[in-house]
Amino acid sequence: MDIPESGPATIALVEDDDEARKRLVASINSDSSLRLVGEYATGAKALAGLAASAPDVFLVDLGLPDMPGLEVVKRVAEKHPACDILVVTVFGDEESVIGAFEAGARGYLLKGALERDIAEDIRHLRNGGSPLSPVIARQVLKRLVPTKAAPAKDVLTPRETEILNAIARGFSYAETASLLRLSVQTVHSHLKNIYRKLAVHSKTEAVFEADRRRLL
Amino acid sequence: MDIPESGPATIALVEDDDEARKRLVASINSDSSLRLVGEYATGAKALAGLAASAPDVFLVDLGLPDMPGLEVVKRVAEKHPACDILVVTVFGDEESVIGAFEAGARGYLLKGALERDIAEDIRHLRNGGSPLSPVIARQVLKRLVPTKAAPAKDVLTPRETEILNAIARGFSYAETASLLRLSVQTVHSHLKNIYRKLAVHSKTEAVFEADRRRLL
DNA sequence: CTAGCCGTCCCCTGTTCCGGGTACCCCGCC
DNA sequence: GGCGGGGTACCCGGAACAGGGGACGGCTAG
Repeated sequence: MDIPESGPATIALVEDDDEARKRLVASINSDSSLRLVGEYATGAKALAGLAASAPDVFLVDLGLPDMPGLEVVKRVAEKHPACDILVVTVFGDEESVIGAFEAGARGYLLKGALERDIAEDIRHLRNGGSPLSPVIARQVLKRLVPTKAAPAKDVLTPRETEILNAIARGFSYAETASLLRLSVQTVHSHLKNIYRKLAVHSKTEAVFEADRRRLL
Repeated sequence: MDIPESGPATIALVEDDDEARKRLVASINSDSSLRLVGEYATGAKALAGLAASAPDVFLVDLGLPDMPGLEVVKRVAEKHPACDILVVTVFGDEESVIGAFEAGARGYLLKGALERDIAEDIRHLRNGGSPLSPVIARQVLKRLVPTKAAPAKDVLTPRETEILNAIARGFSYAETASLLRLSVQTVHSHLKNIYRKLAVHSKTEAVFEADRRRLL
């Protein structure tokens, strides 16, 4: 039941590369609104160090020698929901990025890009923002709104979408029919077309596929 | 078939507030790598100006007097897919943010936050990044990974999850059974338990519900 | 004006699913 | 040393579904 609220924000970080860690430490120390309370070179040490209490902000590198950085993120996020976790790494692949956010990270910075103001990013984090390197942000957006690179819309007609929506919600053919003022056969007809368009052969698969393509 | 590639990036912008527009224009003009080619105060004028050809980057304010800014974004995005659209606005509500990206925006900056380097953000944009104000980024992330506010795990046992996964992919009882080395009846048994736990009554609904709760 | 897509409706046949039971095994926990 | 939960397996009967036909009017674009 410590009260780390007022005063400088407490920071911990894990980073295996000595050089990189020194740089981070230096930028944190040079800012009076931040106070470094933990500095680790391996995932295991970091987890041990944060077992009891968490800092306000936790910087984590993904390329740790002893365990996947995402694992560290996930464990800390689960244990300390109030701790803002910021990934600082050289990895910009989709798997790392999406994985990090699913694991509970609230920010993601690429190294290279930020030989500057970690302090400012940390402030944003404490203010409820999520500092993202632009390249990372683009990836996240790509995930949010599947670009027309895969022109996966217009596959279903409005009516078909409507039918599939009802079906997805568990309505049977008959229920869907009366819901949309249709005959059961019409629903059946639409479904057949939908199956063809999505290249599937059951309601279940259609629902799964449709929302994988974000058509619902 | 113009070739606006090499040389300074061409910029256009629409912003109804004279003050704000002047500031934007000034920061663009002060950067030699950017060239302002269009400056509009209303959505209609902007659309007219960009009807024939588009700049490399298009800055748009959402609070236009004559039409919704999102409409402008959408139309320009459809007509000129190569144009990077950057929203610059005071609106930070979810509807605006998500709507902007669905309409085709590739970046989103809050005014206030950036009485500084639009030029740098534009460079990021041209390099395939998406400049986002931290507060905006947080909203996007919230959308991407609905927080564990509803900690809806542990509902399904590992085995059940496995079964549901197969089912979601369109496998029938029989297929799922042989896939997981089970008898059809066992699959059926598991499914019945899953239905109970999720409070649903069909495969379709179960799949829909499960991935609404992110159990897949 | 004709072809094509959309939306609507109908038939048939065989397969799959749903919900209700019952049962056994193994393991961990009290 | 019994109790509960997870995992496995089985039976049945009625209901729903899949996929294959064919048909018709409306609208739009070539």
